[in-house]
Amino acid sequence: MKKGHIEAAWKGSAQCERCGIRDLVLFADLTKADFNLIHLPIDEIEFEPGTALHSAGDKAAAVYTLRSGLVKLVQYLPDGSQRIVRLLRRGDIFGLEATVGQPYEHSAIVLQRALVCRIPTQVIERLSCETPRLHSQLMRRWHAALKQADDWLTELSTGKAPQRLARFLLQTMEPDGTAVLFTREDLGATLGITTEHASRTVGEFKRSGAIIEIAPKRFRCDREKLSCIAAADC
Amino acid sequence: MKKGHIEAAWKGSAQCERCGIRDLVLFADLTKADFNLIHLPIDEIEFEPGTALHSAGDKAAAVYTLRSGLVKLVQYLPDGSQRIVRLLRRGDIFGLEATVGQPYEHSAIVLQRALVCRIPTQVIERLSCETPRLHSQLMRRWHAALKQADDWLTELSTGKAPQRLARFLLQTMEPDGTAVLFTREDLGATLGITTEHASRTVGEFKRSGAIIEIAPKRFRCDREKLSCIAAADC
DNA sequence: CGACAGTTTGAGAAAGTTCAAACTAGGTGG
DNA sequence: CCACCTAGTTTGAACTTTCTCAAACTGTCG
Repeated sequence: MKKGHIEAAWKGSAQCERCGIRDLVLFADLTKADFNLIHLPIDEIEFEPGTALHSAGDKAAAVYTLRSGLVKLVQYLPDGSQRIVRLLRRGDIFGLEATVGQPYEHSAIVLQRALVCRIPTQVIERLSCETPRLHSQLMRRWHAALKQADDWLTELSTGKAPQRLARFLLQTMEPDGTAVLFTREDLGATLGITTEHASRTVGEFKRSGAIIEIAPKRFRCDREKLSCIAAADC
Repeated sequence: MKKGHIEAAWKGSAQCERCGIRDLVLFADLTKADFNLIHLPIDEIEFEPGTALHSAGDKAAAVYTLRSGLVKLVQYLPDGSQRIVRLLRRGDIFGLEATVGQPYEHSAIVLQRALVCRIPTQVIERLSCETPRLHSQLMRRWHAALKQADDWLTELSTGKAPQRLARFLLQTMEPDGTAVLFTREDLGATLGITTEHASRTVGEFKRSGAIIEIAPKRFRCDREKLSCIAAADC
């Protein structure tokens, strides 16, 4: 199969009531009647890695729910350096700024092919007025985002590089004990270290057996070793 | 005047409708009728430096508004080290976790004598059901907190120590061009560096004339010099 | 077979940490 | 009023971590 040049592929209007991950998403609590209030289409769109869903400063026109894939939220400093402030996975929501009429704070860039639902601000506004069932979900989302931001700071921006990487792996490890490491550049930007230093640290981990590469970019993680590196008591 | 041993002084029940900083606070948009829905007292309490308003993991029973003073939100790592994740000033709100039924994420500790309004969760819940005017304020608060958290990460946890300190001073500088630096330990915990290194960096700034101590802990800041240190282009 | 983007490695320089010691300054008690 | 305590700050020197810049190495794609 040839690689296409399409960055975004429209996948149709979402059928929210029959959503496969509905218990994970913003509309979890809505009733049949509530859904009838939605008159605008909620598009389901697929994006290729590297695409920017929105950029910092853009007028916020929609809230996004990530159905699958991986998206990074990055913030740029005046001097051009970038910092990844959050990583979004299945069920995560972003662009909540839209609900308070503010421009997007970050650029949202796809790391792994992403399927997203695009919910226009008007839909949120309409529902906000009519049904209280959206509120508690919205508040929950704000809370989750804030908690993630705070944990990010204490876990991934505190301590030496090996501790940060170990905590990162423990956080992102899947139930089967494996984790994906994207490019060293992005890894550096999430841990607040240079690309080279990220590479060295991953190298150390491989040599010490804390992680083993079982497929390109995918690693089997040794929970024991990682947690003791993370706590710096070994 | 002898130093008292009172940590918290009850200042009476707040008269929210006549609040002096009402345009800053959560209840900004409420109407006369809305206020009548508040049946529980909203206490106004004064706390001395060092007091913990709440600790991480506590069941959240109230949302707080800071009327004056300075409060730090700290998060502790398993290994005991601490990180200051936010600094709260006049008009700031904290303990929003209470509105989503979650325990407090951080410990809130007073740095400069603080006058706070304590709003019981029940009041928020009651108002949330009855009036839509609170929602937009709540969402705005969540947004502000999240924005502050993200900026904290990119500005105060990225780059070399002098850059971080410079950005911190520029952020916290008051309109008159002065800023307060609390203890070196807290400064270190906000910039993610050691107490000693914080001390050295402040020392450098003093020697270079970027800041001048005009009273204990209060500094006159040279905006020019600071912004060029912050951008690392000097 | 290049070209190219990302990764790894090396070596020297810079930044930050550690631990210990000296130095404040405010507060207490004789 | 002064000596003395204490908590916080500053400083020094050796050490560790991280950065920088440059070069060599991978793998993929046309």
